[in-house]
Amino acid sequence: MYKRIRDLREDRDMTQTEMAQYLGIHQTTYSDYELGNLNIPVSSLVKIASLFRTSIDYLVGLTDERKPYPGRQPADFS
Amino acid sequence: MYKRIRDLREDRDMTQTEMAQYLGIHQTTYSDYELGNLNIPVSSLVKIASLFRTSIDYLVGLTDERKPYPGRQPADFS
DNA sequence: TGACTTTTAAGGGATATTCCCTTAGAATTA
DNA sequence: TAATTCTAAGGGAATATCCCTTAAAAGTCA
Repeated sequence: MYKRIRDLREDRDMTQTEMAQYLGIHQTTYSDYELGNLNIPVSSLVKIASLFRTSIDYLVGLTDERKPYPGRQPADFS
Repeated sequence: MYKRIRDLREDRDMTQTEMAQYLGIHQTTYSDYELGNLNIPVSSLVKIASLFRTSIDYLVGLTDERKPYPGRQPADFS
């Protein structure tokens, strides 16, 4: 049960269908993600973390810190 | 290709077999994880992040910050 | 309240993926 | 070089994924 993801989605008043469209999957598949019936692939977790501006660690409950990590620094070619 | 994970493993002089045992999977499965031939399940990412005391976000390359988020007890691998 | 709409969850099945096995290849060491 | 260790490839049974249809739950409003 990915309660964190569900709560974030509901806080933004998004439906499962909207989330599914964002991820390019079917609503029922997304529902199974939230319910824990299916493993969420990392690729989807990355998108969800980006959408909600948080970290994967927060999404999966490893931390209570909601802020994302600092983003990767672009390479400096100067 | 999960270069981050491979680098962390090699920094600790661990073999794929040791990693696989830690995760409870076969060496060839772990190899496919590192190579990107198979999707790493979140459950394994959690264990790997704990082992190396970093974040999933770092493992998958979302951030260059190697420290884990607060709120996690560092695992003692002994 | 009841009818209607919207949203979420369940059941089922074709397909794709996972995982381990065996074994080959690469790297390391004596 | 030979022996050992480590990593990767090929193959297949078992499993999981994903979508479809549809049921159920939740929300809306006359």
